[in-house]
Amino acid sequence: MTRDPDATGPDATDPGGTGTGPAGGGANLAVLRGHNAALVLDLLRTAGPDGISRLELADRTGLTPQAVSKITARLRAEGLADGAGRRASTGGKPRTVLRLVPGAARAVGVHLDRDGATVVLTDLAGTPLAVRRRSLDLTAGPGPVLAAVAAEVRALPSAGPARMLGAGVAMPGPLDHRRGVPGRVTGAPVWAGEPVRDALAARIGLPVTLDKDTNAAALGLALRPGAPRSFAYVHLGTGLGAGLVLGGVPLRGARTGAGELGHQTVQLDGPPCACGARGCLEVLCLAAVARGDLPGAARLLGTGAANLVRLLDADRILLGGRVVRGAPDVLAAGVRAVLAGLGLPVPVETVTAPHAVATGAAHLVLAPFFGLDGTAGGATLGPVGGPVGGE
Amino acid sequence: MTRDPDATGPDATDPGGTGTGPAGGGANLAVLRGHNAALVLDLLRTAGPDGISRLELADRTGLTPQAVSKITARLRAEGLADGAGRRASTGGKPRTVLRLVPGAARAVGVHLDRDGATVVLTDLAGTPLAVRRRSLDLTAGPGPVLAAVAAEVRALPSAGPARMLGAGVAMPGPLDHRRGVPGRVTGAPVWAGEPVRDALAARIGLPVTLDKDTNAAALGLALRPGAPRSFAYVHLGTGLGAGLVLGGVPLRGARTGAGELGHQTVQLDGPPCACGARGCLEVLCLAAVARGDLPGAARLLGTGAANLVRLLDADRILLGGRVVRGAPDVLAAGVRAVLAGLGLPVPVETVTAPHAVATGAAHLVLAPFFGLDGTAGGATLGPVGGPVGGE
DNA sequence: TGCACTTGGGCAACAGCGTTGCTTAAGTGC
DNA sequence: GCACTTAAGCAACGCTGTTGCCCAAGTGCA
Repeated sequence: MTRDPDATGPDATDPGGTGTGPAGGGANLAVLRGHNAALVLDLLRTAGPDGISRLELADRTGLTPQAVSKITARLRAEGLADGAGRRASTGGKPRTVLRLVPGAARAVGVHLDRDGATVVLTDLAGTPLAVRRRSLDLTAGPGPVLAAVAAEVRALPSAGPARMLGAGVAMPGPLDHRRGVPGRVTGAPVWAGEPVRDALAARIGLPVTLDKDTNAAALGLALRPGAPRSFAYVHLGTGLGAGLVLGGVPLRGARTGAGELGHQTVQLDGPPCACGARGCLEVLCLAAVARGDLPGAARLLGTGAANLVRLLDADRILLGGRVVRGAPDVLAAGVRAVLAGLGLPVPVETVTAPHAVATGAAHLVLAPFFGLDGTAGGATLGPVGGPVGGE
Repeated sequence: MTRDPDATGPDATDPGGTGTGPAGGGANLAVLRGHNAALVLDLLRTAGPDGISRLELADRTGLTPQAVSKITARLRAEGLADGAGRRASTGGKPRTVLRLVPGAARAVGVHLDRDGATVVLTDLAGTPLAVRRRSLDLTAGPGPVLAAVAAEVRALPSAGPARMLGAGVAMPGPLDHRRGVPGRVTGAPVWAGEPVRDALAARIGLPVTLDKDTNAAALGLALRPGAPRSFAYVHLGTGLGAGLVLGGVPLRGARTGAGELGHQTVQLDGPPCACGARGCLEVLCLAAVARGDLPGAARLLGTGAANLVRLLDADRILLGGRVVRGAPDVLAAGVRAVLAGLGLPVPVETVTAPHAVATGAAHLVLAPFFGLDGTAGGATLGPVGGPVGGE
């Protein structure tokens, strides 16, 4: 790998030498710089168009103002940040406001559903710039589907001077996020073991990240400004699943298997499920939906949500998916009622954004830029010392 | 705070200036050094008495051998590490083996149970050196109980030249781990709102960390050599709870409320529970234990474990607590049978160590030394770049 | 026994990080 | 118009891991 001495972004170098083997955890100066740059970028992103001042950045990061000045100078030189006027003076020189330049880079998000593909182009802030939708049959397998997806990606408006970071792909699980390989997808077992990530990367000439649809949606929601640190995104569509965000990072587990809310047993002697258990939440919930009993489905969803809140101490429940988009108020009210009845004061919201999964897929590519990999469970280097520093 | 130029431990300075406010995330050279030192210390700890060579440390951390030499030299100067012979030569100069010096520091672990307190003194590796047990009534409240605990701590063998790091306290939840304050403990509501951490710290003159008993036990298990990255510790005693370890770090949640396995609904129309719900796992499981139906309790536990495995993608299930210690084989077999029946090939083990919770409580103090705070969800500064570094 | 070779590890110089001390810029308020 | 306050940059600095080089300490073959 060549080394560009002018590059200062979080991805400028190959810190830690991850070329081969495990190579875990060791931090050198390049990692340090990348970490702080990503931290500042994340604060700029969260601040949105309003921007944020250097001193506020220093306060939020714990770095000295001078360090923030140096870091932001590098980011400005890279074109990732720029000034945006001044704040009102408080008796002295007014603060200069800094802002993320959303147009500095772009990303592609792909949502592979059972009956189609949604492809979205976003800027660095994750704002959708263009959306394309194409009907296709997932059971046709990787060959034709990926060819169609690649065509849609190429049909997106060209990036121009903006740097294209890559593409994130979200599809139904199970799959292996690390290797980028799907498992035995329900209803489309052709995909099992196919190297989807690498195959698509070769087709479109961009880095590709693969993840479950629920994880992608949860990641996109986790990166919204003001998002809670820990929440559960409950998705009710053709199936029932959840994306769990704990401490700002999606929980995937070693085999990307986390979030299987649908096969939680909630009725020991309930109806049998294809998974081998009885009384799975998904079976009960889908049955209620099928017979038109949305309040009943909401109550079941509420029980599942209560289990999540109690087990994970989640700050919020977000409801999404086709069924929820169809009747957001009924479902949210039902879930809220169950939680309130148990004395769990957790806010419940519905996600009605049209392309939440596809946008979230784009965030799979954007998140590492802001230090939010999530691959290994959080990239935050907290202040060391803990309770020992009492000397 | 005074600055000691000779100190090189992970807690040597106040990196990032955490004096006031949030001060999150920003990393300076002191943080960098502490991070790498903690990383190396953790590898030394995991290697145990066999030790580990410099080159292996370099390989595992991703640091250069020279950096490892500098870091280990500092650790040796601090008395935290030393040489332990040489490995067999592979054709050249044989590798020098380094080892953690367990006697370099000590910690105290306190397990506050409903009917007594267990106090354990451990070395830096977490090995118990002395154990004291005292019967007392938790409902008597913080005053008398903490006085008794302080007396037991003082009665422990003196540390001698070893540095005393502090004391970890484990007690039934709910409680606030960050502030060190218990909530409304079932059966002993006197403790609600009492500043237990600070009160005990003042009494014994040591830094104190407070956590739930299940979290402490899970932490102790997570720090055992060869422990899986993600597992659930299921504790069945007077109640039913769980300690969740995800990515090597205990999951606590914002309000230290995570792990409430006992109040997971598994039978929608089941018997009512004091928590307001019906069919809570704890109620069903304790009822089975009460009527002597241990296989039945094991099946229920297995259902709860299966829910955990599916929701969190856990690598292993560890069973502990008074009931499990009484009949480990019956319960483990029952849980294994349920998991196997669902096609979940997850190992199930029982924890029969006599003072697992008290030892785990000591690890609350030891863990930050090895970069395993867990307070903010993982202190690992992973290699930055992610999927973007494909240029 | 002696020599070439391989492998481990330390010394010294170095690039680059955030920090510190100081100066300059740019406002407010009397 | 002047003193004061606050923001931001310049320059020197301490300290990090890295690099290049040399020495130490083994094996293996002649």
